[in-house]
Amino acid sequence: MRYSKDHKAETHDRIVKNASVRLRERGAASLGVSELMKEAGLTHGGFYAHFASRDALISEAFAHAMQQTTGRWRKRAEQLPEDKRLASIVNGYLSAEHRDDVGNGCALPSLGVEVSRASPKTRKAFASKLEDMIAMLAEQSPDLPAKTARREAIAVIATIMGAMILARAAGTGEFSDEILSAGRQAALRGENAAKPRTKKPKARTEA
Amino acid sequence: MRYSKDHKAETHDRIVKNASVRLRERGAASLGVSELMKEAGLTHGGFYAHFASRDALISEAFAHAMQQTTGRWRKRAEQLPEDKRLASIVNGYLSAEHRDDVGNGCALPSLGVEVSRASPKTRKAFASKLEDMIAMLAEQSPDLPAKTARREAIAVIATIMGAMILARAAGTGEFSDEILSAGRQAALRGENAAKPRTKKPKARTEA
DNA sequence: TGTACATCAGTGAACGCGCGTTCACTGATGTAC
DNA sequence: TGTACATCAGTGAACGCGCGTTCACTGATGTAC
Repeated sequence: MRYSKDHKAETHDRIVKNASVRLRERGAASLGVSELMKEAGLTHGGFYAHFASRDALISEAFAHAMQQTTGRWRKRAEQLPEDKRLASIVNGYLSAEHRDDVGNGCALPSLGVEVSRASPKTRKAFASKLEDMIAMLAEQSPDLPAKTARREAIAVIATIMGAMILARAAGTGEFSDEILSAGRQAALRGENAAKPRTKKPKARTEA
Repeated sequence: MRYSKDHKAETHDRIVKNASVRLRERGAASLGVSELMKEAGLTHGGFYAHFASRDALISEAFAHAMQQTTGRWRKRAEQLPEDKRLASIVNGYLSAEHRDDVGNGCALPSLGVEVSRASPKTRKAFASKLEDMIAMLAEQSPDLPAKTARREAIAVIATIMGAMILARAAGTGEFSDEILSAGRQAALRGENAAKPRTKKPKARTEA
């Protein structure tokens, strides 16, 4: 078979995107070449027309997951009025929907630990994306001194990511919901303390 | 060779303890039977005199890591005067020493994600130990209503665990230290807000 | 326009390697007499 | 107390299986003429 000129790139993309979902769902160690090719509707032998090795695919899939994550944060921040951004990010992040959709969710809770066990090169790539996220969040607090806003942003990310990991480990029951709720409240406490008074926020879950 | 009556139990323990360190360092997928036996000074064939399978060892090693973790939290809490416990736990947790000693450190940041991918049985065991930790921390805020103290405890655990994961992924440089510092401050903010005023706490790292 | 050839994404059998697991065996020590 | 036997933690070769990787091949389509 021979296909249109974009065909190969499309197949490549399809494999990478699917791998990045599986990567978040189950971790790098459990990704098999045969399985991933089958999921892309191909046989395992063709894999090496697209990637130099299994590790090369995993690198690409990892990069894709990180990029998708930062892209979504950015999009979400841009779509909302300034004073609601942080609350929207936190509430959307610590929602049951996000908890139950590991494969398409933020890469931090699913891949953060794996990064700490990975090569310095992967760690560098991760640190750079994490810096992007911190900067994005810090921008949502323009009335705070830059250093304070940055520290605040780091704390919010640590809290929502940590709460997400605990909530997922706890399953999908009451305990898990309780963790999400406690995380939302804690992550938004900094904002409420620093910002000028508005109505008490009582937001719950959302998409 | 035949040994004294405790010998088998001692060997069993040695294998489990070492496996629980390796488990935290590198995750379950990378634990090999041969390697673990070699590290215990034995050959791989003897493994099945101690464990029914590789999975059985991993279960034991996981349980050991969780138990060691809750044991240490308890010990640390008991050794200190009431009003310094939370600060001591947080500062000790988010220290460079703890960051750099994954194998002997808290099981939450190293194994939490793995738990979310594990069997319901493992998740139950994890949830139960997590409840212990929450209860332990909540006890450190006796002047708060029980429900509030519990919510606060969950938030603190999520924050310090999340910060530890990010700090480890970021390596051991300035950025990593900054994450630890931001985490310490955020985790102790709740306490400072809720408790009666004392001197400003300025604690940094410790063992 | 029609024909011959080149291309190359994808196929599927095969390979080698490492890993979990099994098993016949060892030999130092506890126990029975 | 001394001797014969039973025990069983540990040894190391061997097994089967799955996985990443290789490779000769296919065949539909693009290109040259």
